[in-house]
Amino acid sequence: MSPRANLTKQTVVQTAADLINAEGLEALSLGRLAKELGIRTPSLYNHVDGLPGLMRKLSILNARNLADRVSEAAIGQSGANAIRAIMGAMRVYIKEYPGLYMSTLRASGTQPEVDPELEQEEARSVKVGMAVMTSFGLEGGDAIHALRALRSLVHGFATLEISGGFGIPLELDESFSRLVDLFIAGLEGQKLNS
Amino acid sequence: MSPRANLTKQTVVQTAADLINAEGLEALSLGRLAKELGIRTPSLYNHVDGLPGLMRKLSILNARNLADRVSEAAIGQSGANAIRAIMGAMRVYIKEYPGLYMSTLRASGTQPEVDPELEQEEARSVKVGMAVMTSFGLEGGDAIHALRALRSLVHGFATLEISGGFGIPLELDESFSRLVDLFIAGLEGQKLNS
DNA sequence: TTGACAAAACTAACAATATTAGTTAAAATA
DNA sequence: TATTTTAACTAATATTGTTAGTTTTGTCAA
Repeated sequence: MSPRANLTKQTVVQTAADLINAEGLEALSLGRLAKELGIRTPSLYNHVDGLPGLMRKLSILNARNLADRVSEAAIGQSGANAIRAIMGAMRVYIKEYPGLYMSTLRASGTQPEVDPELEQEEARSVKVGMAVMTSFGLEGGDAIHALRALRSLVHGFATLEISGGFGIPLELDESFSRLVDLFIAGLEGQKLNS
Repeated sequence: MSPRANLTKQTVVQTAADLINAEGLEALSLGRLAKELGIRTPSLYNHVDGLPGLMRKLSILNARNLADRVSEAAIGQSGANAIRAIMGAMRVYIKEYPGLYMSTLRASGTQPEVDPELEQEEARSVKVGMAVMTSFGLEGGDAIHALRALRSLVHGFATLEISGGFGIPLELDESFSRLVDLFIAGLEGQKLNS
């Protein structure tokens, strides 16, 4: 009666990602997603383990995309240039896929939620970050603290940016550029003191 | 038949805030909230304009609480000490009210959503922040960019912290302390160059 | 004190959503 | 070709947000 849609799990997750990027997280429902795919809602359960399973897959997709971007940005760069490159790449990615990125920010209180695949993708980004810090001249604890700072900074700026958290969106590029410079200058100073 | 519960809008919103702080945003539903208050679900509409209205009120409550904390922290402080104080206060607040704080972070794509009461409360925090920057020796554009950096930094660090974004939660206080120091050192350097 | 009125509770009903169970058709494979 | 697995379907249900209309409760003026 109804021909196969020939869907793959990847198609389902990617379509969901496109949907929330275009219309925000609250626009995502199984009914809407099914309509988008041309199937009925319950058929989605053949591809994805319900809404929680879909969210999990979206988190993994986000982590993988982000790791790809960060890795790409770091190629052929070292030191301050590498730091600038990955910070810029992270911001661009978040602004490009705001819905997907924000959807991974689960509310609080929930347990660690140790998904091995997610952790693996996240580890890729961390690995690149640590390598960049090493090329900059930081190691061990210093590198870890510096990497946490880098992440906080870009994550904070970009999420405020896409959620309209800054009152007037004036000169945001300038603000970000200064923030990056300030961060790198701070790291340079730290290098001297050790 | 049933005695009045003598609820005020404030009680309703505060109870919702307590609920999401304790059990996370996804634990909040009108049914659950009504049960918590001892009334039936539709009765909530006498106090709050549905779920969207409740979320709006929660955002305002969050902005007010945050402004209170920031203002308090800045009292009697100036310069680097003031900056340290408000950054610490912001982090403490976010960790203390994680659900409420995160609930204000709407997904992306949505329009500015200009709520005058919300803007007013947010303006209080900005005012304190600008005053602190002035006491530090920054004015005009420099102060604005610096304040955006401060916000990004604390917001980013604290939200990653409460959502388990940092892999191992080891030495997070140390990480934050270093971040603050790095930021202030960076601002000092900027002051010299102007 | 009483009677009108507004506020705040209620019941009933509905639409949308996620989900489960059981069924059928299509594709892959033996 | 026969069988098995995969992926769609229909039907049904619990939960949630919401609206409409009703009743009760408290307040305030006559």
